[in-house]
Amino acid sequence: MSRKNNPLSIDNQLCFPLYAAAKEVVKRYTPYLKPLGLTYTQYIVMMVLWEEKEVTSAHLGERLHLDSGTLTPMLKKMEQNGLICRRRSDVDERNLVVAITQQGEELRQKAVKVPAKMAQCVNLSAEEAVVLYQLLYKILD
Amino acid sequence: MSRKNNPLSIDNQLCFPLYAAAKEVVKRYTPYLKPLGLTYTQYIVMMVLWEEKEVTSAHLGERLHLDSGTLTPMLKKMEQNGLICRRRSDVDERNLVVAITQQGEELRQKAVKVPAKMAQCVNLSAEEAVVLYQLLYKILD
DNA sequence: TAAAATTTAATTGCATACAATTGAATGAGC
DNA sequence: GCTCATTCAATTGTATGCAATTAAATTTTA
Repeated sequence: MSRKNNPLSIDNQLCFPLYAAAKEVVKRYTPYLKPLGLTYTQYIVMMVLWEEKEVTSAHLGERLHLDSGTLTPMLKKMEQNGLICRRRSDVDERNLVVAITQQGEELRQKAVKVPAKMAQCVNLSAEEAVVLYQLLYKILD
Repeated sequence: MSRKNNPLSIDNQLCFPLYAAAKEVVKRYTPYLKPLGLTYTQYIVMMVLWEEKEVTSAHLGERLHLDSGTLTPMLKKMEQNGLICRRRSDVDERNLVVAITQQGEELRQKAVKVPAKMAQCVNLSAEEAVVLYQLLYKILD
């Protein structure tokens, strides 16, 4: 069976380049994030907090497509590192409120240069990036 | 600062939808792969072996963008599950040769329906899928 | 309002991922 | 042939990820 007509050829699967490219791009973030003491997942948590300052764990999970099994230990670690603080909501004690600390706010100054550096890392034109962005969100919605 | 002009807004980062969409698609594979006793990563290993029958671990790693820290324990598990067998190369004992077993070959019959089912899961036209595919490989190359 | 259903974070168990290191095997250069 | 560098898989340590379960808090419903 030729590769071209083989549905099980890895070269014919959209999923594989998606999986590999995502890992590749996250990996390229590492040299920029490590000096900030952040992993990629912690970085996207911080991006939400730099905008919203205070969110529930459930909101974070929905926004970042992560569940409590991933978030709970990571948020505890980020609290130990002084970036966030965790407390129960007064209104509904089921909810965990995650708030950014002063130290977390200050990290933003160092992080602000990361996106531009990353844009150079990815070998796409601005137009291609827009097309890719829209196609990816079409999958997510 | 408005979200639109904020480079650190998660909505302005190409990386995030890439990261999220990859996880989402892998997750959608699970219902189809679990009955075959495969994880997604094991599935892409099998796809290579269904084509090439016998490869080195280094070749697998290059093809799938995985390193020995990921491959070694996974290949041991797949050997325990009877899908592959592992042996050292006669020519160069540094190399681990991974070969598909009869049981691994037989699994192909069940797996052959997976790609078509997945294509339905992803909400893209055939044309959009081609564009996405090419943009992703542009990142990978 | 008391019981049942729902929502939520936390926990448990399993499976990746990758950086960094190790140690064995091989190859290059002299 | 010997030494040094290189190339491998394996190991170690850290960090996700997610399915499934648990337990507490809240909401719904009879």
